[in-house]
Amino acid sequence: MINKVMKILIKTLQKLEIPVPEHILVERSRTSEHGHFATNLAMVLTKVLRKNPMIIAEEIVNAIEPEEDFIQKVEVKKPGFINFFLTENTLQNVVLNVLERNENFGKSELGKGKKVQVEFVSANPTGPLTVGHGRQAVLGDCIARILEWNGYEVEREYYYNDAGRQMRILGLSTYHRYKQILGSQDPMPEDYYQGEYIRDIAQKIAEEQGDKYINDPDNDIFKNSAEKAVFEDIEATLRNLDIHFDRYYNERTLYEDGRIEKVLEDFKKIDAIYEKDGAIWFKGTEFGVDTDRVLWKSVINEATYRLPDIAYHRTKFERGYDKIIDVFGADHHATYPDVLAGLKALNYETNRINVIIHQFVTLTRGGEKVKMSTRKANFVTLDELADIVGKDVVRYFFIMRNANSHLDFDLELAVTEGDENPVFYLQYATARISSIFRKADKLGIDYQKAIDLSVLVTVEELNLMYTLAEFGEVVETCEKSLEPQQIANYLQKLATAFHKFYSECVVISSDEKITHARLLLAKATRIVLVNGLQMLGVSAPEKM
RNA sequence: GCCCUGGUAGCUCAACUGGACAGAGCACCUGCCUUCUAAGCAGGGGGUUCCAGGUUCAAGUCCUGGCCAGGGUACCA
Repeated sequence: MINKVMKILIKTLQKLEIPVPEHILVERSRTSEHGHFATNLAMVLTKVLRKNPMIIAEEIVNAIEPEEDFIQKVEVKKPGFINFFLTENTLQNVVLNVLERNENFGKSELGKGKKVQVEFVSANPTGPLTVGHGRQAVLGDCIARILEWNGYEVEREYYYNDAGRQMRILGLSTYHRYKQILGSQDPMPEDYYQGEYIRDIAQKIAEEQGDKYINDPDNDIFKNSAEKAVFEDIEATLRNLDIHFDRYYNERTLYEDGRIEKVLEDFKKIDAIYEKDGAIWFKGTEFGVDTDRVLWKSVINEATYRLPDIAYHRTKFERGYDKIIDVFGADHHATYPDVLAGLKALNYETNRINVIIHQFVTLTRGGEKVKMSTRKANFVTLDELADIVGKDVVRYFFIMRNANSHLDFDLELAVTEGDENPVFYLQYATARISSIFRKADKLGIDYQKAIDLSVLVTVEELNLMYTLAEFGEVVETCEKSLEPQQIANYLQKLATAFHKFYSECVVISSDEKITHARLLLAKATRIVLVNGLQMLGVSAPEKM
């Protein structure tokens, strides 16, 4: 609908021989007083035409050719807005359109033929995922879903490193517990991982291997067993939230197939690195960042995270993605400019990379802050949270806010499961509709028989249909903004429109014509709700 | 010090990315269930959009300078 309004405007401008601005804004009017759609076109043209916006608006409106049965009227208001009012027929046709396209209603083709990769979570396997990881997991997954809805071919990737210092400590922590299980009294060093999961892993090793490794703290069995167990746990957690990765990419392979070295060689060729104090530095200042950074440490003979990150992102370019999306927590904020600078130096189109930074989740318990650390094991795991409130609530809660905002998650509130939860409001709408159809089926109503939607004319019905049509617009907006919270906001709006309709308009009545039409409208509404919830990975129950 | 991100109703947040009168939920009042689910609907109170300037037809939104909060600023990731 919105595209059709846009086309009409462009056609009219061409007819008047007015140059068409590169970006015409047509938006949904905020209040019904202003019609269904509005444009600021006349005001934008003021500068070009050097005329009063009201006059321009009038000229445009007078030149608009009446489009069969699409627009009811066009108005000019105060500073120069042009407001479009659609006919009832236009709105009623939305229902037919939804029913026809069904589970595909709302899909766009903006990304047709394009490949995109979304990297997210990427937590090293040192322990269970925390609530903090949860936000990123759900955000990344929803972004991937948004892109799928826009026709992209999407790959979800999890990048990790099992070779660093953290992982060494993980192995040692496991060894230490193992030793304790076999009778050692040595207390656990403070900087070791204290979590209960370490004890379980050690227990298993002790049971299967006995005391074979009692004097061998560096044996790979500790680190490897821990890594395996932790990863299984992480994957299970993600599975519980309906999150699935296409690939787990291990940093180590970058070393194994020589990509790390290759980056250094190529940097050398273009004179982007130099040696100082025995370390290798990247000339960041020559490639757009504030300072030069170390790529290879001299103190311990190994790379900083920057080098493998550059090599890793290089593979993303080599793998031919049209769009590359990195989802990071705010703590990683400082890391990516250097990586981008490095890639730019290597002549890659870094504008294909889209970095999404989300702020932290602060966990509170009855208003009191809960500090979290994997090491100290005083965190609440994502699994525990999902057990308490359920997948739908977890997912919805994490994406209902803008990624840039801090997220307060009150555990006590989540546990009470009260009306506080906006997810229920949405799901309630789907359940109500299902309930209507249970009754319709019981009565054997054949609402598909003679379709006549012209009887849908109440304020609530028209508004509901108008809102249904918005779904596609929202999906397309999200293709650029990558903000799942816009889907959530839209669904709230749709649910409200439905609940209002529900309370004002009795669906199944003695009037057969109205009953049939309203059933079709309810069906269309359920389709859009389900589609939208599917984009968020939230279920649409038939009963509550 | 410098760099990011926030600051909107008592609380938690929206606001179509510069549009018209800043909107929801919770909380607080008042109504509505013998009819498809009251986890709902209708109505009410509640605002200097942190402060001060600026840009323009138009600023919560953009620019400059403050104040507050969080994150970053390593040869940690």
